[in-house]
Amino acid sequence: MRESSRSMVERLSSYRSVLCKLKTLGFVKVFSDNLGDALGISASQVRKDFSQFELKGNKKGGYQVDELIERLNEILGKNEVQDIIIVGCGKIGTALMNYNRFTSEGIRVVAGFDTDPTVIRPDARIPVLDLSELESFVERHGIRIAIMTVPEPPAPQVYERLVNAGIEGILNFTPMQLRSSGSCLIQNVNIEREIENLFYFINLQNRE
Amino acid sequence: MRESSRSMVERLSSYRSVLCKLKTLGFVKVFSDNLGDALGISASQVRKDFSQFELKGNKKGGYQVDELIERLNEILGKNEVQDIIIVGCGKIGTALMNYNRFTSEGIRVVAGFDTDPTVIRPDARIPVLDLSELESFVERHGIRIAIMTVPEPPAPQVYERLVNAGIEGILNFTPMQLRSSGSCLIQNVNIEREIENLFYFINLQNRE
DNA sequence: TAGATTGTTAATCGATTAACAATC
DNA sequence: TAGATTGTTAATCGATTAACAATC
Repeated sequence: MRESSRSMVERLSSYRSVLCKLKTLGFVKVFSDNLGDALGISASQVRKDFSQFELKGNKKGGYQVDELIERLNEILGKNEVQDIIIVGCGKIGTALMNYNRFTSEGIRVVAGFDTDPTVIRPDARIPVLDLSELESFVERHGIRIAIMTVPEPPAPQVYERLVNAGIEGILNFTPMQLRSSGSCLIQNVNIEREIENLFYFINLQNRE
Repeated sequence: MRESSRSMVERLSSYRSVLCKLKTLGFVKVFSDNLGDALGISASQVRKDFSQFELKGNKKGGYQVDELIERLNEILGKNEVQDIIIVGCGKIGTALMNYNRFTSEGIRVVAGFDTDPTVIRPDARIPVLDLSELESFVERHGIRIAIMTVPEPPAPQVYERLVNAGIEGILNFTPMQLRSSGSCLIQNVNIEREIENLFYFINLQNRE
């Protein structure tokens, strides 16, 4: 297990989800060709990825579906529940608080945080706490990953607090473009930008 | 204006938003070095990108902020309002219906669609219509881009209907991994996968 | 003029693909 | 055995970076 770029890890996730589907269809073994087709990539790429992570197949008989899923679960840490918090309980934050695809993927939202007293609900099933409790909560529960869904103005301070609290990864929905540092990994999600880019490309096509 | 990979276009968007901030700070000109620093990329990259899109600077005096913004607006189509629809008005879909960062970026949600009669509201400011009206609406309003926020089971049919209705770009929030075709460009957004990937990388770091 | 910055070309780097020997 | 598929090495491709001449 050496190198691993972001796009390679994304592919690992994709392999895993395709394999789970194939398993429900009764597949026992699968060939690099099948997986390549399913993901729209070359069979070479699949084999290369697998050898990188020591996912072994059989020269003739392809790969064992069960075995692959098992190993991918290990690699991706899907064998433990992954706890996260959500900072900023506005529209998007609230929608994510009860996102059922988190549950089905073994991701558990353990708390939300906000400064608006009207949304604080410490007794809810997933408690929404005052932001002042952030640091102590993170430490007490050993939280490592946070989703940041606050408005733009408080984003810089909230970011700083998250890093100081020891958060190691942030999924950033704010428009503030963050960059990964040694102590904290960032993944920016910018929905309006995705739309903007789609418009660019379809305009480009129509022009040509 | 030749080549343009997805990551390059993303950078164009980033340049634009940094430049807008610099403008509010009173900047009149800017150097490739400044922009590189702001985006965490090399100055070479900035100049390369700009030359690709014929964004001209002055050998000594850097680039004119106003001029750059103007050109980037053209390139990215920010001079017209960009109309989109949202198909699937569950939690995420509804949150996006009233997303104020769309408005501030010139993106207008013109309608939502759903099959659940209890969420249909044809008279709302942004109407929520029955899915049966999708095709006629898309045609009548010349809609080119849709956000897909339906649950997994109906996703394949909805996708097919969008393509047949003539939609040219989809921002896909469903877990169904779609692939761009000649007639329809896809951008997948998979939040649980982003979280999964963050966990992978922070586990990797801690292991080393 | 001397110094600084662009624009572009060449070099480097990394990721993807092709090819093929090993082998089941 | 013949045919098919893996695992790996070499070739290709594209994107990023370095370098530097042009020039303000």
